[in-house]
Amino acid sequence: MPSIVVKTRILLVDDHVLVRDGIAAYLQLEESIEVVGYAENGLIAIEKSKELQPDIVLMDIGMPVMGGLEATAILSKEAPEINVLILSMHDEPEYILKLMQAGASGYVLKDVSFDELLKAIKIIDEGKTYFSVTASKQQFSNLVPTAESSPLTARESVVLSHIANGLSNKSTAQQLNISIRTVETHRQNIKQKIGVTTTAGLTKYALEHGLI
Amino acid sequence: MPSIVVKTRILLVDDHVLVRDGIAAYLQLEESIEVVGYAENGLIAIEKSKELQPDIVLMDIGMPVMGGLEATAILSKEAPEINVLILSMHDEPEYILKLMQAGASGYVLKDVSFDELLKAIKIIDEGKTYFSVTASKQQFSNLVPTAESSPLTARESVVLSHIANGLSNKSTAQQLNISIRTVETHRQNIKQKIGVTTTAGLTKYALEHGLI
DNA sequence: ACATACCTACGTAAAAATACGTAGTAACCT
DNA sequence: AGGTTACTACGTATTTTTACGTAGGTATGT
Repeated sequence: MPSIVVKTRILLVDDHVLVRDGIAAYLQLEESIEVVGYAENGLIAIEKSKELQPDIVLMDIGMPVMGGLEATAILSKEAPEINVLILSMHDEPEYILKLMQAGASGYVLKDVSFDELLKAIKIIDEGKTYFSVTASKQQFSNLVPTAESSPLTARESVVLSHIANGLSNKSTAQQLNISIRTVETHRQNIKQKIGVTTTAGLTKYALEHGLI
Repeated sequence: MPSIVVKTRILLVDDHVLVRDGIAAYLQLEESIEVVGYAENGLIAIEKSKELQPDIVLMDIGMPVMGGLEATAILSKEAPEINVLILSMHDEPEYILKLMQAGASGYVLKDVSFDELLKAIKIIDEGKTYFSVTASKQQFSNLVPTAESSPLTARESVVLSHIANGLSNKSTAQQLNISIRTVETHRQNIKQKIGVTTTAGLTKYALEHGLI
């Protein structure tokens, strides 16, 4: 009985050439894997996917022209037989949730070893899903109940935007006509929900999520 | 006359394992290059550099514990025979200027091809400098006449990046081996120079100016 | 020598924020 | 009715940061 090696065909998508080609160089050392193509943004990833029919699209999130999240949603609709494995530097739980909802089969951080990436590729190729959530497990489970995009309430978002605009709790309280103690409570709740502990973290979050 | 191949010894520094190992895999295909070690932050990069004596440290900027800018400044002082080639996603001109002042021999974006990276490595190994400034040429030349773009000193920029990464004054002091009182003083000076009064303002400034 | 810039560090006092709890009210849903 | 969520607010204790000054040491430039 002849032994047939079926290679997992992978399309590699990342706008950073060094990163993309570096990962490709490594993957091509693996006998069961074939890198069949490259793309530098989500739009080209979609075109190439339809053309090349990879088993797995290994894709970054942040890219010009079209990012990984949008491309994932489109691929999931137009080419559902193709699995999307997201490669990211970020482990924000709400991002992971969005990607799951968009139809991604997996998510690994660029922090992980190649062994873990290979494992993810194998598991996804078997039709399962692989989400690397070790570091985010607590934040992630806090998120699941709310389900809908932002973990913050409307009021919390208002308070956060004030904080991130540099207002003290006192000034925020005055502007919103509430007690400073209420601002402090909101602040605690916000920090807990988004998993940060400092004003710098709050500010970054607000900037990244368009609150200011 | 026998032909002697002298390999360029490279230490690879990046906190993202996939990125680092991917680039290493590619570099090791090149006969004239030997990857002699790895590090995941600036501090370890400094230790390994002294220990392994690479010709070139190929290093990312944004990393935990100690970033590339700070490590570059330290290496430039303590191991000036070692060249630092910065790998980055960002092409902010004031970053490039800071890195030049800190003693970096080169700067390439993760956008560039491996051919260009190899070219940069060769040029730097010959003792020259290589700054990939094609996309930033106009912004960069706008910076040169003013010369003193940032109102902040090198040390202040280091302190600010720690603050904006969410570290307390206490943690910053510990990491930089200075007194917490010194951190407070730097903080006051920074706030005065850039005209903000809050941590949120500091964080925003740092983000906008590529310090983190 | 003198001046300047930078890094380091402190005294004093006060303000601000954090952390960990508690709880009331209103609106909504089952 | 009971449960949940969101908004409001507090007690207590502690930590952290701020503000406004002070000043020494080193390196550099004139």
